[in-house]
Amino acid sequence: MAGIKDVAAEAGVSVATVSRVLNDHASVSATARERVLAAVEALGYRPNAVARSLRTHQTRTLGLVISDVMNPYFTELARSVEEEARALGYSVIIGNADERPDLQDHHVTTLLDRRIDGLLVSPTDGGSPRMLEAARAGTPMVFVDRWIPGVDVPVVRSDGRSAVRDLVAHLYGLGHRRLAIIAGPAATTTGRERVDAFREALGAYGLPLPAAYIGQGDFQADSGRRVTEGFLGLAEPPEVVFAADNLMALGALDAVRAHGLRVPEDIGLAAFDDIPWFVHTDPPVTAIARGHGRSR
Amino acid sequence: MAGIKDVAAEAGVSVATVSRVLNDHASVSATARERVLAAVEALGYRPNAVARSLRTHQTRTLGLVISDVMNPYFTELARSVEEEARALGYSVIIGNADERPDLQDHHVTTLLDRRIDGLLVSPTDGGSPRMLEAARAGTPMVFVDRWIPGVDVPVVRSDGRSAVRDLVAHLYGLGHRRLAIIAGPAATTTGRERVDAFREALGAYGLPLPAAYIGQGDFQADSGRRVTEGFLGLAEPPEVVFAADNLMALGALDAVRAHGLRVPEDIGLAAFDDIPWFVHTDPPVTAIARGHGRSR
DNA sequence: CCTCCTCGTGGAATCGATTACATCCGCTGT
DNA sequence: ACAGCGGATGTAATCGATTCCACGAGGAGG
Repeated sequence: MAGIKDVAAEAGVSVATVSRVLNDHASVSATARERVLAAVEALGYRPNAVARSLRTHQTRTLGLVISDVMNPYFTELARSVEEEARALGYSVIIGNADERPDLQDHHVTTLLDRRIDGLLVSPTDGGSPRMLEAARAGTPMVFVDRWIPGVDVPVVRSDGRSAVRDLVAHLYGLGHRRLAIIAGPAATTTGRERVDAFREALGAYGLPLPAAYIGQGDFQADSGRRVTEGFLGLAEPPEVVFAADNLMALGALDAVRAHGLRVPEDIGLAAFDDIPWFVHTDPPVTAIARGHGRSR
Repeated sequence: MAGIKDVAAEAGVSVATVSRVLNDHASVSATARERVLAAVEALGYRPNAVARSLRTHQTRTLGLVISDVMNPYFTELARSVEEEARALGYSVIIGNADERPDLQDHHVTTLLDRRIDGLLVSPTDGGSPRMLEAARAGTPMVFVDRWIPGVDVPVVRSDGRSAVRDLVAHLYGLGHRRLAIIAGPAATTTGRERVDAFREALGAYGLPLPAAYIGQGDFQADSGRRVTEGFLGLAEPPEVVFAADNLMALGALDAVRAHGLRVPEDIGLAAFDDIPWFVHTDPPVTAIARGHGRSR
């Protein structure tokens, strides 16, 4: 593959000049520029990003480590991130942690080895040493959706609190009093936060949140099913089930249908995270939407 | 950040020795190895992948350009690819073409600039000049799911033909005679291929495939809805609708439900590509499954 | 007419690794 | 005892770009 030297030779100038043309730097004569451009065209030359990165100390690449690619919420997130990054001339390398701390660590490590310019993470657990160290070392870093308490890193997230409050108000207005929640893993901030918000919102109406109405899920569909089965088996099942994420909501839907119950006549179903798929389920699941648009 | 020189200094050896230890090359004395390892540990040294790549001419990175990240089929594909690659010590950079040739081209270009070791593509269109050139230049390359006719690049795909045949046989056995298809874009090979396979399978039973029963979709949910609306508006609507991909099947499902029809009593619905989501739709869509497992 | 600036350009150092080649040292075989 | 060999290690070239610095030419100002 042709290198900058070949271009220089072809154009009859020095490599310095070629580089200057390519980065439209300082002063280059019109004729020189023309000849270089012609040579580039003729040889089909493309600059080697690896060499460039080594010299300039920047890769124009962002790392994004998400907890689960198969979760539409994160897929959508990844798409948005890539879109914005591309507009700014950056690339994004996506790492899928699959909710596994060891995988998360692996990705953070390789991304750091590649000297990415910045790291976006939605932490699966409390934070691996590698990540904490990176944060301390000053690697540009942002947490998305989830975060690690006590670590001084900016967080991008949608505040679920008010949305949850609105939801509970709505349900209360419909006359529902027995509300249950399928919670996320306690290791994640969003897992805990949504339960807290839910309990708080219920409290505002003087409603209790009995332990039996808190099911432990893991953000996967299966756990939603399992927990819902448990709810339905109670002597006094909840009137509404609130799932802390979309995947668990789908699982809940399955369980409800397996019991021959109908939504919303027999039991209510609500979810955090809206995804395009919900409109295809029957009936559509009520959801709290979170946008990924460019904020203004 | 500490470099190999710092490690060498700390360990009291030359950079060459450090490099040898790190790549467990040739002969290094036990003591030297020990001291180097200690120094690495002490400094928290991590080799710079960029510099390494420049020197060795390999990035241990694969590029994967897919047509639509939001399509679960491709998401799943990406996950599998990454998994296998990781096991072999490779990373994967995913590019989302969003069914847009220009985006596809952009990603192929930047991936090539980054000197990836290999490229996996599921082409959106007939193939951009950049890709054809890369193929000709001998870039290790593989097409997945879709391909470009006439280009000498290995293709990985599941042969839909027999699956489609089986499906048609099944439907014929149930007594259905009027079968329609929602096709994919004609620019993609899979788009055309599935229609051909369908027509051929029908032909084996002496069934026709009238033009009115071929709807042009674009692999997106909306087009599935639109096409299905069309089918339902016909004087003699089909008994079964076959969607060439999962997203269009979901659209079709919506349209069917919007008309107050039930599946499969009133109309049959089948789809290429199985995805976990189908089990959550009501009723579950019949689908042709395609695995991504490691082949043995 | 001479000095001084500016503009365009090339030479060479540099980024952080890998690796060919040279060197040195201690053994072994005769 | 000495040639020769092989193991351990260091020196320096190299990968393909960017960029600092020096240098020559030409124009402006005194």
